[in-house]
Amino acid sequence: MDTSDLPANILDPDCPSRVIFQRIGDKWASLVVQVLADGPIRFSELRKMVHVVTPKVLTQTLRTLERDGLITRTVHAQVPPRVDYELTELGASLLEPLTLLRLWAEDHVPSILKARDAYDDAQDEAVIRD
Amino acid sequence: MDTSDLPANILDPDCPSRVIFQRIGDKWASLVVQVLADGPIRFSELRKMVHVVTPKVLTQTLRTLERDGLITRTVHAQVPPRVDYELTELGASLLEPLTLLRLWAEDHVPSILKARDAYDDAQDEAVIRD
DNA sequence: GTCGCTGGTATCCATGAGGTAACTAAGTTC
DNA sequence: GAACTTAGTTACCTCATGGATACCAGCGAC
Repeated sequence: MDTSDLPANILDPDCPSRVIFQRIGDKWASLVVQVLADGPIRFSELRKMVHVVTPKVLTQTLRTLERDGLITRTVHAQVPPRVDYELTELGASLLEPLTLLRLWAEDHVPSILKARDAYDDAQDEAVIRD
Repeated sequence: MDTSDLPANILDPDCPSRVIFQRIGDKWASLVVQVLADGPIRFSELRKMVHVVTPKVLTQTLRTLERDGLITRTVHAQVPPRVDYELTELGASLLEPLTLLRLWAEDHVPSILKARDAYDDAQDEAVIRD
């Protein structure tokens, strides 16, 4: 088999690109990045934008994004505290492919839901035939 | 706040596009789709391409992809059995945004690893200062 | 008759992701 | 001095994902 044009590194479980690729698919990370596209935002506002996320999980997500250099965290010496999160240049560069993927998902929702219905119907018929 | 240009549906926990968007980030699904880019492939070959995946998990992944209409499953009446998996048109259309994302990940591995090192070093220093 | 091949299934189990709820710091307001 | 604010932290718990292992069908070869 010819594998020369395959993403050999992504298929290699030990390659960092695989880990990074999967981080993008993280439940919250990609959502946060897309919210930050509009500019800096503070913790509590972010929570409101991405519904239902608990502070613990949001903090975890933000820390890994910060660690990976995709966002910056700016603490303002105020009381009550104010912390702003903002995309770095690196984070902003992720926005383009991520947006394409989001558009794909939004565009193909009907096709996928239709495929699911057809599949489930076929399954039901198969059960009846048994 | 102006949310008119935000992906409101993806931020809505109840919108199917959110589920679909996250399915793409699935540990194995996106890998499988990219392997299938080269054309039909059978179960055991797929297992070899995507290292270390157990048959159970691979089957699960393939079933959901099939249910969502991204791949087709063709059983050949042979002994020993032969089953081919192939991208549908819908699945092939996912290839483009997915490839862009993969290229982004591969391109930015060094930047991210560098950011991580810098972050971890800063953490270490902070601990020493305590 | 039993070994091997393919494409799975069945069962059990461990890890970890994520949720809940309570708590904290630290200054401002009442 | 009690209450309110923001941005978390901490301890605890639950449940789903995914991994390990074993097994099966059905036919051909030995």
